[in-house]
Amino acid sequence: MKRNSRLSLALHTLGHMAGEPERMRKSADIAAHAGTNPVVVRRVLGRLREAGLLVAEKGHAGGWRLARPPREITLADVYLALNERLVPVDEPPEPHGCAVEEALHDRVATLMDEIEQTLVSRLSETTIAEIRTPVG
Amino acid sequence: MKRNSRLSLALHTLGHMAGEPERMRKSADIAAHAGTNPVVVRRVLGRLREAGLLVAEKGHAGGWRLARPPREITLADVYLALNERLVPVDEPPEPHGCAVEEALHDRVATLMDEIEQTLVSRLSETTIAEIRTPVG
DNA sequence: ATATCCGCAACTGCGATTGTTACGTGATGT
DNA sequence: ACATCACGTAACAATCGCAGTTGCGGATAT
Repeated sequence: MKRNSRLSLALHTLGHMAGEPERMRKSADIAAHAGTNPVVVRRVLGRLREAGLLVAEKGHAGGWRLARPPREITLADVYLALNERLVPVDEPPEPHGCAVEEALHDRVATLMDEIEQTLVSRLSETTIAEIRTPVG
Repeated sequence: MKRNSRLSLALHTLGHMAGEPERMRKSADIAAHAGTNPVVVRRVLGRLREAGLLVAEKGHAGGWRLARPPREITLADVYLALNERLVPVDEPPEPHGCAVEEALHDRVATLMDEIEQTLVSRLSETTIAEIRTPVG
């Protein structure tokens, strides 16, 4: 694995699940297909489980499956479930009383929030059932 | 210093320079004000110099100053001069022949490029002379 | 009972970034 | 001339986040 790995892994996995929503998948199989480790898969998919996108079952017939139909899960759902901001947050500076620094932070933070919302908005336009479709 | 430091340091410094464009500033003074190290300042401002935004001069009366009027330097100029993408790039997957992975990459990469362009476009609407102005 | 899943904690290793030291180069003032 | 000052750059240490890995406990089907 490499860059931006959690979102890629999550979307990749859900993209496959959308094709066969019934089938239970083991984290070991998912990891083998994605070229990573079962624990890493469980870490990432665990977030999606907490967000109600996936269901995990233990034991012999255990594994992972979608918690709801593929057409009711958008890319934004996945992105938000991971709780990571791809657009970096401009941390508020320690109060040095520097007007330039504070005004700058306000501007940049506002702009980054706007960009983040744009990203989420665009991600919400696509469901995991449509991933294979060409990028119209 | 902390997160997202290069862009913050660059904008903070240029924000001050925009207020007194004539004045020469030493990297040691800039570093002291920003709470970092002179070498770090030279590393960051060096990029801006390469991009033609700043001029550096050596010797007794040396230091840094703007290469052109503050109203002719936008936040996008600074962002692009640093040559770092705040919006992460979705690296193309190794060719595993996985249709889901490839289609996903196309979608995500396209979207990220669009977000990046939106960011640059919004940054280009503000010059370093306007930083102190409230975020109307 | 046993095999097989997930859940979770702890640790390692890698890569990126900042901080720091050191030295060279060029410009300035005495 | 020469000492001084500033930038330019290389090299190294320190730190941080993250993927990878191991190990063990809990739950479940056979």
